[in-house]
Amino acid sequence: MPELPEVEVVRRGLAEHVTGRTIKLVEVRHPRAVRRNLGSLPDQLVGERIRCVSRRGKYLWLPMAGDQIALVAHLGMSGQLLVQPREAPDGKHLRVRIDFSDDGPQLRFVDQRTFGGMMTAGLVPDNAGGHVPDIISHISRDLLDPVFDEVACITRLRAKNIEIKRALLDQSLISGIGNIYADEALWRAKLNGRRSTGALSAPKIHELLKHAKSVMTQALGQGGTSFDALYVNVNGESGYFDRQLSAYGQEGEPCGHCGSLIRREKFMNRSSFFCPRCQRRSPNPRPQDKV
DNA sequence: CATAGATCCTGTATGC
DNA sequence: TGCATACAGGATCTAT
Repeated sequence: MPELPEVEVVRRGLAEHVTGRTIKLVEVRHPRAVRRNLGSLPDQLVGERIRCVSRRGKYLWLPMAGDQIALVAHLGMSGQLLVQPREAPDGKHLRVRIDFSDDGPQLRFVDQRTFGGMMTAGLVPDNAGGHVPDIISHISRDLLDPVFDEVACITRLRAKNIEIKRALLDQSLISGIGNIYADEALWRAKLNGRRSTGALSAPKIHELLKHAKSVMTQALGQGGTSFDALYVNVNGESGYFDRQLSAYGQEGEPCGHCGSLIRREKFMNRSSFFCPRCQRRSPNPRPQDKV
C-alpha cells in the first residue's frame, strides 16, 4: 500500500524520467481513473512541458511549465506509475497512457483496484513561496516536508477529541501516514491507537511524530514497503521494508519490546496491530502508581 | 461544526 | 473442485 515513503520513491523515479519532457498524447483507458476533472485530460495536457515532480503526503503532481496547471496523481491502494518502453505490451490494468514528443519511454498509470486516479488542477500559491494544486490544498504538509509546522500540528491534535490513530490517518491533519506506518509509529511510541488526542500530552505527541518520521525515513531508505507486486517503483521493482515491520501484519508474533503476542483488532474498517502490553488502552501505570 | 461510519474496487486467500 | 466469503484500505461522501 503506497504511503509516504512509497510515493516518494515513485516521485524520485518520475523526476528522473519525465522532467522537461513535452506531452504528445494522453490516452484514458478507464473512465474511473480520471476523476474530479473539469474538462478533458488530453485537451488540457497535450503540448504541455513537465517542469518537475512534486509531492505532498501521498499526492504527486507534475507542474507544467508556467506553473498554471499540474497533472495530479494519487496511487490509492494499488496504483502504479510506470515508465515503460513504447513497445511494452499494455497490461490488463493499464488506465492512462502518456506519450511524449521525444518518442521515448511512456508514462503509464496502472491500477488494479481503481482506488487511485489522475486529474488536472490549477496551481495556487502555498504558504512558503511555492505552488500547490487547488484540489489538494486541504491536504496538510507531511512529516518530511521542511516547512512542516510541528508545534501547530500538535496544538491542532490536542484541540480535538478523536482517537490518535484516526488523527494519524487524517490527511488534513498530517499527511502521508497510512495504516502500516500508523501502526508502526504507535508501536514504537508504545501508544494505543484508541487513546484520545485530547488526553495526550504535547511531549507524548511529539514523541509519536518523531517515531512516525523515523520509521518512514527508514522505509524510504529501503525503497519502501511492499508485500506483493502491487507497490513498485517506476521501473516495476519492489521495496524491502516489509522485512522490518514490528507491528503491522505481525498478529501472533512476539512483540519486539516485551515478547507479548501482537494482537489484531478491527478499526475503521481495517486492521490495527498492536502489543496488548506495551500499548494499553489506558495509560501505562508508572512505578509510583503501583501499590 | 465535529465526529463516526459506509462506500468504492478486484485479486488473492481461506473455509466448507 | 466449486462456490461463497473475508480481506487489503485511501479518500470521500453521508449520517448523526
